[in-house]
Amino acid sequence: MTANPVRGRYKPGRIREQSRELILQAAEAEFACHGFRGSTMQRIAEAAQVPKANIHYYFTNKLALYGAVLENTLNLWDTVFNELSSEDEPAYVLSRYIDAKMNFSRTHPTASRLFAKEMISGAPHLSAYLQQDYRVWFKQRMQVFESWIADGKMDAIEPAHVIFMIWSSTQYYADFEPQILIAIETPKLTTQAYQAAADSIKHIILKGCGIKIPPPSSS
Amino acid sequence: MTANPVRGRYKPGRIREQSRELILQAAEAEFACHGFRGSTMQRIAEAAQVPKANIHYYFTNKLALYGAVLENTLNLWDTVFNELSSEDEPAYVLSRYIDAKMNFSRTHPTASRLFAKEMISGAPHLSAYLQQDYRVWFKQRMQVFESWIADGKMDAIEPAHVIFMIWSSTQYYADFEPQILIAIETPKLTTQAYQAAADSIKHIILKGCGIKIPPPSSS
DNA sequence: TCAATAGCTGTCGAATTAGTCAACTTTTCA
DNA sequence: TGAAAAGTTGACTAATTCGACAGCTATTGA
Repeated sequence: MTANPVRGRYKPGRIREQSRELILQAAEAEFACHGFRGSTMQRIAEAAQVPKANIHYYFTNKLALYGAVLENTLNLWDTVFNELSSEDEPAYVLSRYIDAKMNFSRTHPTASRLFAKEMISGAPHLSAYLQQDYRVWFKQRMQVFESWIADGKMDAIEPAHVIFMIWSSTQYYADFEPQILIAIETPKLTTQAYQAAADSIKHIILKGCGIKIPPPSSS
Repeated sequence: MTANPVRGRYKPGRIREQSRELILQAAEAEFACHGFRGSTMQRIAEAAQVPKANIHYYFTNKLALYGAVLENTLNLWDTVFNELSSEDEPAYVLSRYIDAKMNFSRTHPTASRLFAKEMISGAPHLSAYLQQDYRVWFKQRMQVFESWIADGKMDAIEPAHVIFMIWSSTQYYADFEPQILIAIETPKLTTQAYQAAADSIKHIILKGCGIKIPPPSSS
C-alpha cells in the first residue's frame, strides 16, 4: 500500500508543497485583479476551493501570503530580465529580449498585472527588491548600451528610455488587454497576435535606435 | 449683508459644486492607489477632511462615487485623445501627440494610474466607454495611419501597434514612477526629465516608423 | 499495528466596513 | 426678518473581514 516510494519524493512536506502552490495560484489571480486591500481571504479560499482556515495554516496572515505571491512573481521576472545578455550585436540581443518579454506577457499575464498594480500603488512592498537586484541589473545593462553607443552601433539615446520603451510596450499587451481587444476587434489575443506585436516593436525599436541588422548569418 | 450678488455665482448649488469637487479629488487619489474594493469611504473622508456622512450626502454610494471619479478622468482623457489630429504631416502630428500624452502623465499622474488600475482589473466599469467613444476614435485614427502608409510617408507597420507603443511608453512615466525613479537615480521626475523622455520617444517612434522630418518651416 | 506528526476545518471574536437617519446649523430669498 | 431649503454630522446598524484555536482526520515511519 505504500505506493512505490521510488525516486525519493516522499518526505513530509510533499502535501505541503502542493497545497501551498494551489493557494498561491488562486491568490495571485485575486491580488492581480483587486490589489492587496481589495482582495479577501474568503475569495481566495473559494477560488482555491479550500476552507479559509486552511490558508491560515500555510500562511501566517494576509500580508505573508501577498509576500509569497510577490516573491514568486519576482523570481519569474528575474529569469526574463537576464535574457538581456551582453552579447556584442545589439540587433540580436534586443530582438531576443523583446521576444522574451513579450512571451512573458503572453504566458504570465497575471504575474505582469500583479507587478503593475503593485508599482502603480507606489511599490510599498517592493522597495527592497528595487533598491537591490533591480538597481544593480539596471546599471549593468545601461553600460552595455553605453558601449554600443560608443562603438557607433546605435544612436546616442539615453539608454534608460530605450529600456523603458521595451518594458512598457511589451507589458502593455498583458496589462491593458481589454483596451487592446476592443481596438483590434478580437475576442482573444492569439499567439499570432503577440508575434505580430513583437515584430512591430522590434522594427520600431531597432530602426528607431539606428541599430543595423548584421548582414551575415543564414536565412 | 447679501455679499455682493454681482456676476451671478449665487444660485443654490454653489457650495454643492465646491464640496463635490473636494471629495472627488480625494477619492481619485484613494481609488488610484488602492482600487475600488481596496478603498474605503472612511479614508476618502479623512483625506478630504469631511465626515464620512457628508460624502453620502453628495454621492448615493461608493459605486456612484467611483463612477463620478471615472467620468471625470475619461473627460480629461478625451481631451488628450483629440490632440491626435489628422493633419497631413505625420512627423508633426505624432510629435505633438507624444508631447501631449507625456504632459498628461506629468500633470495628471493619478488620473493615469486610476485608468491603468481599472484596465488591469479587466475594465469592469469601462465597457460602455470602450465600446463607444474609444472604439470610434481608434478606427478613425487607424485610417489616418493607413493613408500615411499608402502615401509612402511611413513604413508599413500595423498602425494599432504604433499607437499602443505611444500610449504605453508615455503612460509608463506616470504609472511606474517608483521603478523609474530608482533606475535613473532621482528623487523626483522633473519637467526636464519628462521632456528628455518625450524627446527619446519621439526619436525612436518617428525614425522607427520611417517617418521623415519635413525639410521646410523655420527652425 | 500504532503512536507521533502533519494536515485540515468549523466556529468564534474583535475590528472594520458601507450606508442610514434624525437632529442640527447655515444659506438663501422673498 | 424669518421660514424654507440646502448643507452638515454624530451615532447607529447590519454585513464583512481577518485571524485564532480547539479538535478533528490523514499520513508517516518504526
